[in-house]
Amino acid sequence: MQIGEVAKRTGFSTDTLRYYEKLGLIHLSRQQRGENNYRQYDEDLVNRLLLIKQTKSLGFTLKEIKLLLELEEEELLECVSVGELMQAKLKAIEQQIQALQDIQNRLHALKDLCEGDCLSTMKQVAEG
Amino acid sequence: MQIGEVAKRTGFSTDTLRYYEKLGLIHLSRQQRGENNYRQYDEDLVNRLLLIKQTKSLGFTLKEIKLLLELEEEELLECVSVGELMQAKLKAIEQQIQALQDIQNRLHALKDLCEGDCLSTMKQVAEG
DNA sequence: ATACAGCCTGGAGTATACTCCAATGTCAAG
DNA sequence: CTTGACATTGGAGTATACTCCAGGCTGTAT
Repeated sequence: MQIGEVAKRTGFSTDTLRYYEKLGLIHLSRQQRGENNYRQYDEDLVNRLLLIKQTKSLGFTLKEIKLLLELEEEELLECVSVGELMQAKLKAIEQQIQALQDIQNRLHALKDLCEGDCLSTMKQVAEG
Repeated sequence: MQIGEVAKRTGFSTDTLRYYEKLGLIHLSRQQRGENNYRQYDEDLVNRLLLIKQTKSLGFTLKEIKLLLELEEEELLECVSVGELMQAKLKAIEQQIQALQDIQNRLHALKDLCEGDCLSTMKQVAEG
């Protein structure tokens, strides 16, 4: 399978696939390429990319995903349980939600506090 | 008042103050500087900076804040009501919260679904 | 033979919001 | 008169996750 096909199947652009390779999220050695120097992908790689996609959609950064995949490769995932990583991310997400809800409340309060001209109200708040 | 004093009073670093000036969030003409070429800030400017701080903490980007302040300067804030801008931001914040809550739910579900070895579960989800 | 799609590389650009730096100038105190 | 704190500038660097591009090779169809 070559890169365009993988792009279609995973929803990543070819640029992104090459970018992930550069970051070390996926591994494609030069030996594994055909005579034409085109990248050859197999099902395992596609599955790895789909897993990356899943994990990304759960709020993990590429850096975190890389760490996670490296742990798995080195079979260290028993030491650092995936559950703990999920738990940590869950906590971070909860904090983000909390921060946004605080903003939400303040925006609501501000909107209630003033009729149309919030800015002068905000000014008073800022100056007071 | 010179830049260091303003930094203390607003909580922005001097670098940030100069950066905001470069972005056009605050205006300090060269004519207003002393003979030594140091920036001179007055109370109005400090208040403007405090307002920027408030607005920033409400989730507005510097770009949005700049637009808001420009509308105010041109006295166009009657045409585009601040309330509407707040409402729009509120909606955006709510969407962000929603997205994070979706992630939260999925993380919870995943955590419940597997005991310790979430990754293989995720793989199955990704592949299936 | 030639057009055209698809692949390759390295490197630059995008967006956001700073942060740091070097080289240099200014000012007040001892 | 020198030291130290504070100010100036332009420009580079940081983090994240791509995205785009030029210049050039490969493969297939007509």
